[in-house]
Amino acid sequence: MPEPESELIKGRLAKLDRLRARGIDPYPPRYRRSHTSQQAMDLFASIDTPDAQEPRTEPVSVGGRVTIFRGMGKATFADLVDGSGRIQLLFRRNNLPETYDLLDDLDIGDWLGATGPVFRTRAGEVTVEVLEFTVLSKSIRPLPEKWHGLTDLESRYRQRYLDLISNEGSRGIAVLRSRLVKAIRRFMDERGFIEVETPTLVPVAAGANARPFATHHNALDQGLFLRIAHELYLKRLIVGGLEKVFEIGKVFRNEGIDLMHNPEFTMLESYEAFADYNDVMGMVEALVYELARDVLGSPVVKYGGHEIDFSPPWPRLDLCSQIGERSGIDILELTDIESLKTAMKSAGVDVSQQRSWGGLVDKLISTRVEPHLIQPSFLVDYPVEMSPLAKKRSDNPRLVERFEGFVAGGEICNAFTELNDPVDQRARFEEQEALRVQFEDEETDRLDEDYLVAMEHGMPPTGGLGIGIDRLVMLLSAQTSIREVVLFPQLRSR
RNA sequence: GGGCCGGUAGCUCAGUCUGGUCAGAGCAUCGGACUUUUAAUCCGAGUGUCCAGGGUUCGAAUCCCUGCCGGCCCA
Repeated sequence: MPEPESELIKGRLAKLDRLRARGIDPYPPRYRRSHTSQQAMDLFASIDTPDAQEPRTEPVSVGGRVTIFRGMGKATFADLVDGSGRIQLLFRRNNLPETYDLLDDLDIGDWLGATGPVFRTRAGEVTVEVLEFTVLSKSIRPLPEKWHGLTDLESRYRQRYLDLISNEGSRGIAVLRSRLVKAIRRFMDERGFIEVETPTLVPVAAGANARPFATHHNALDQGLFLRIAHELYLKRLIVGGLEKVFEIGKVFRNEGIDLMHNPEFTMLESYEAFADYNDVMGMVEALVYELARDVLGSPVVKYGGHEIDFSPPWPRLDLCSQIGERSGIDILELTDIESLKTAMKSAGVDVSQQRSWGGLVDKLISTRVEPHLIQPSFLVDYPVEMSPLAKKRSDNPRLVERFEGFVAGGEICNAFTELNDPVDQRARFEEQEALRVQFEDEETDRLDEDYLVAMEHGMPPTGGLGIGIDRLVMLLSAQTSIREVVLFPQLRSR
């Protein structure tokens, strides 16, 4: 992004030239540090016994970014920040007769290596008394302000590195997210699942109701889509006899961006042969409970003014009864679009955007039921019309063995006993295709012939699950915007 | 897609209602003093596409229109 160089940058470039003129490489290829800042602090703590007189360690070498200078004439203090924390440096002219004046050409933001013993200053701060220092990387742009840091949301998202430098909370979320994903892998591994990778570029974007991103492969001269779900490929693996599989990966949906949605987001999907949706519910409870304890040390999390307790068991709430209780509408009675629409209108639900029966029910759930589901809970047994990949209940073929998990009024997962009847599956896909023709502005699932062929070879009874990782991170880090838990959220490019 | 709010120095912000010493403050930067500071302190200085483009006006950061970018709410 070419732009006129500010005076600040010109000044720093001049310092760069002066350093080079003195034979200093401002960007040396390596620096061996003996201690991180935390290790240096720990080393000092280990010799800082009650009867020690002015304790002082052997010299250590630390490296990091200078975030502030406090110049005192012939002595200068600086804060050095590295991945483990922060440690203060003290430069004294006495100790650095040849190099003290190099400090004139250093700036806040420069990376520095420094060697010297660790001691405690008069003011009580554990500090490296610098006997030798090395410029590791000269920065030529100024950092955000030291006290307020970087608060402008747009800058924080577009230049996340600055956000990470100046906002501890942002670093914390990145770390929490990594710990959470790691804990998921451990949980799944302990239960005997294997982690797999399935295609991101797919010829048919099936497995969910979502608009895909389209692209093109030049060598094959073939249109491709970015996947909208992992589902159908993982179930092919179930057909192949991999009985417990999971995948953690990005999926892409070409839809709006808001507090809960980023066009690319991370999903955990798992499939387990010989399990049904009741087994999967148990697994979800156990997983999320364990994640909260693992990442936060407690199953209780504060979120949006609520105290949410992930301890199992979570209530199983019958979907149709919940809709009835919250809206007075019996969706099993109102089987045609018009009567349902009329009932919803008179219940005060805006139905101007919905056209299909499933779409109307979905709207009813999201406006009337979801907002009440604050504590973790499951809605179970969905209408077949809105669940083309789930197995019908044997006692009521209008419903499927499907559940969704809700926390703080938002959906966190979707799961079912998988439909493994290839004839039924084909019919359901065809229904979806017909719906798309009938309601062309509504999203439906797509028929994936190659998947049907797989299922026709025989898929065992299977329980499947999809969990939005971003939303879990939001819950456990008390964030209300998905942009806070995605390091580089999608923004309009400038 | 609709509504509301915002965009001023590298950063954090005031100034906009009520047009005219309104180009401002703090931090950062630059010059000077200071060998145990920690939002160091003290003295001095410079810093701008006021988001962009039109319009109104003697005069616009300020009022009007259009657009761009972002945020929130609704769909």
